[in-house]
Amino acid sequence: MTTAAEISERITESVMAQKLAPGARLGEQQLALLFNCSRTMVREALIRLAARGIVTVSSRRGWYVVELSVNDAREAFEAREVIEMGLIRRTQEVSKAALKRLKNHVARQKAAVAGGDVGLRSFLLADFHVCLAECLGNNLLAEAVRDMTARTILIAMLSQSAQEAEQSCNEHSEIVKALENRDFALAEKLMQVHIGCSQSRLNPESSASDPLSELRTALSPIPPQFDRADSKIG
Amino acid sequence: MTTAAEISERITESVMAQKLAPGARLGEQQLALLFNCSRTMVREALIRLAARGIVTVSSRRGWYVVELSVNDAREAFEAREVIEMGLIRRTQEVSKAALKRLKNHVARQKAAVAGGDVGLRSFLLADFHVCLAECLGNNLLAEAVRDMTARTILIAMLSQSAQEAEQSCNEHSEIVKALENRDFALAEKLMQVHIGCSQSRLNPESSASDPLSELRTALSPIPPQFDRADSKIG
DNA sequence: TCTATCAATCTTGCATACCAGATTGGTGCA
DNA sequence: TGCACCAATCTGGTATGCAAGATTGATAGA
Repeated sequence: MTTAAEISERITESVMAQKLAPGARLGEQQLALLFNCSRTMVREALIRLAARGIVTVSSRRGWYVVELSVNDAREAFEAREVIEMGLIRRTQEVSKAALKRLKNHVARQKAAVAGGDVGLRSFLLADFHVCLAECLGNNLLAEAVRDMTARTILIAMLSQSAQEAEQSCNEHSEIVKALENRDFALAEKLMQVHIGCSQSRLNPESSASDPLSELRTALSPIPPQFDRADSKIG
Repeated sequence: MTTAAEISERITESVMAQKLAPGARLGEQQLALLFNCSRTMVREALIRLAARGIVTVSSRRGWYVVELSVNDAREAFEAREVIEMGLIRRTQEVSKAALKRLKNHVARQKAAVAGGDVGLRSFLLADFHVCLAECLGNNLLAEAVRDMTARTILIAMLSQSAQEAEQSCNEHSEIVKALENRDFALAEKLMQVHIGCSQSRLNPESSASDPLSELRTALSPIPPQFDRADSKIG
């Protein structure tokens, strides 16, 4: 058996790890079976996630991971900029313990980037921002950052290449370094650039405005040299 | 019958109107009776509110409006400062329509302050901040502001006097005026002072650190001249 | 008279059963 | 051959019932 809190946490983590794509279906019965619990528990978890803007429900059709409109995406990035930059701006001191925690986190990110586990890498790169908000002393905003970071991840076409991940990781490292040097103005600026970079990689023709995009990409023509060759089907 | 969305909205509004005090009990059966629906609907509403930090549940004892610790209170005020100031800071233009809406809102606040309906007054003074976030173009942050404003209201001993309400209202008016004059730096500063004022009225000996405070104040000695005289009981 | 223990009651926790809308595949008619 | 209609099925929506923990009041013993 699994509790509602565990289920919602697992789903959130999967979103942050890009294991659940926008529009992914989350059937109550399926989840109940998977987590070995009743639909009641699953529903409780999904209701919580809906309140946090991670999933939506379409009446009598099903629960789905949210698909953001272009404007939703803009708002999510703007929200992160406002919160994360604002938190750094009003910082006057970062404790030794917090710095240690942040450095440790960056080290884990580096390891994940080198390791090649795309899911873990994606999760840690996002979780860094939550960790930072906690270290800057505001758990309430940290929770808000978690939800909004998850949303920014849910914008289609944003899957990072290994190279981009490494760059993100380096930027995180720079931000921590600036905090350590008490150069909060620099840290704020670096954060702005960092979030701006993610946003600029956005494809304006993203999925939300086009309900067929998922199918469109899935069914895009296959380059001839791969056609039929090495097919694992059957 | 009432839907879960309506129930949670009603509860949120009551909190913002200071009609529900921190620690107030929200029995599932009572609410189901009150809203003429099943416990299922009530539970769904309460689960949503719990995800938003408005209520908490104590296992097999009941649901209660949250009682914030001193640190929770600090975080809530800090969060509002970060978000609301950050939103103003990055504003470059406020549309005519938005300004009209804001002025209209301030006018309603003035009327409520003059009218003497304490609940409506409290609600509108809080709702202004949500309205402002919406007008500055970010609904996601507006929702966050709603939750965090509700939390700041839930800090005991913060009930505004009529005079303080009038001052708040005037400060709102000043902020809108600054926005209209495109003096965003001033607007940001005014907002900081405005939120700081609410926070400074906080009694550091507030209830959350003392589970008996509600009883303590309720059972505080009655000044002799009112003792028994003009009692409306019976 | 005070205290400790127990039972009645109240409240949420959780699962299940049934209802209704949405989707989909089949069938028959034009 | 194409289209419209209908039925079977799948999915969430909602209510209800029972279990279990917490509280409270009563009772009996010291």
